[in-house]
Amino acid sequence: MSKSVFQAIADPTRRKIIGLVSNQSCNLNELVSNFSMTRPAVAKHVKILEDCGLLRIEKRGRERYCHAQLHNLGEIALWVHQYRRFWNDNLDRLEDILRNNKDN
Amino acid sequence: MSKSVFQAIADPTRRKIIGLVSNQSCNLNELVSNFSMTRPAVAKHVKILEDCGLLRIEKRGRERYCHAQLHNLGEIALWVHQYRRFWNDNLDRLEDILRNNKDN
DNA sequence: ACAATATGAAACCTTTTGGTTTTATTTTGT
DNA sequence: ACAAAATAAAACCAAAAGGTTTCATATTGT
Repeated sequence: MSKSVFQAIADPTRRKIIGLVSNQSCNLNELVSNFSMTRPAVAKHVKILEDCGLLRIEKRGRERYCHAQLHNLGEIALWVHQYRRFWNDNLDRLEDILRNNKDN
Repeated sequence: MSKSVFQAIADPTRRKIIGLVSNQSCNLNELVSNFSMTRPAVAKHVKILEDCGLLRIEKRGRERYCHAQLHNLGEIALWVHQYRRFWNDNLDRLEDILRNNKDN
C-alpha cells in the first residue's frame, strides 16, 4: 500500500534522501554511502519515495538514477499554509504585497 | 519518547484534530464526537500533539480544553520552503516582490 | 566468456504505532 | 452526600514500520 506524502516525509532518512537528490541526482550506491545502514534499507526508502511520486527513477544500464521530483510537496505546503497565521503574521502581509503587485 | 512534528502530522487523525481545534478550541469529548474511534484513542493522539507542542491543554474543572498552538508547524514550512522551486516557480517571484517592498 | 557491479526481492525479526477494553481518579450538579 | 461526567492510565493486541541477511537477476568491463 502506497503511503501519503505526509507519511513519506515523516521519516528522517527519507528527508535526507530528498535533500541529497534535490542537490544532485545519483544512483542507489551513492545514496547508500551517505547512511550507516544497509543498501536494502535505503532501497526501501527510495521505493516509498518513488511510490508517492517524490522521486523519479531513471534506469540507466545496471544503475538506477534517482531524480528529485518534489511537486507533490505542494500538498504539504498547502496544508501548512492554512495555519501560517499561527506562527508568522508577516506572511499575511506578504500576501497583501503580492496582491498589490498583481499587475507587474 | 516525544515525536517530531513531521511524525506528528503524518497521521490523518492528528491532522484532523489540528483542523478542528484550529477552528475552535474544545474539550476531549467534543473532539471524540468527530471520530469513529474510542475516546482513549483520540486522547492518545491529543497527547502526542501536546508533547510536540502543537496543542495546549487548558485544565478547566474536570474538562481539558485543547487549544491549537501551531507555531511549531513553522519547522515544516521551512523545510518544504527550500524545495518550493520544484513545484512552483511563482513563489520565487513572490520573494522578489517582497524584497522590492522591503521598505514599505 | 565470466567475474565484478548494481540492483531487486524474499524471508525474517524487533520495535513502534494505533487501536481496544478495563479500571481508577477527579470534579460537578442535584 | 453521591451519582454522573470527564478524563487519565494501564494492560493488552494486531498490524505496520524499519531494519537485517540471504539469494536471484541483469549489466558491464576485460
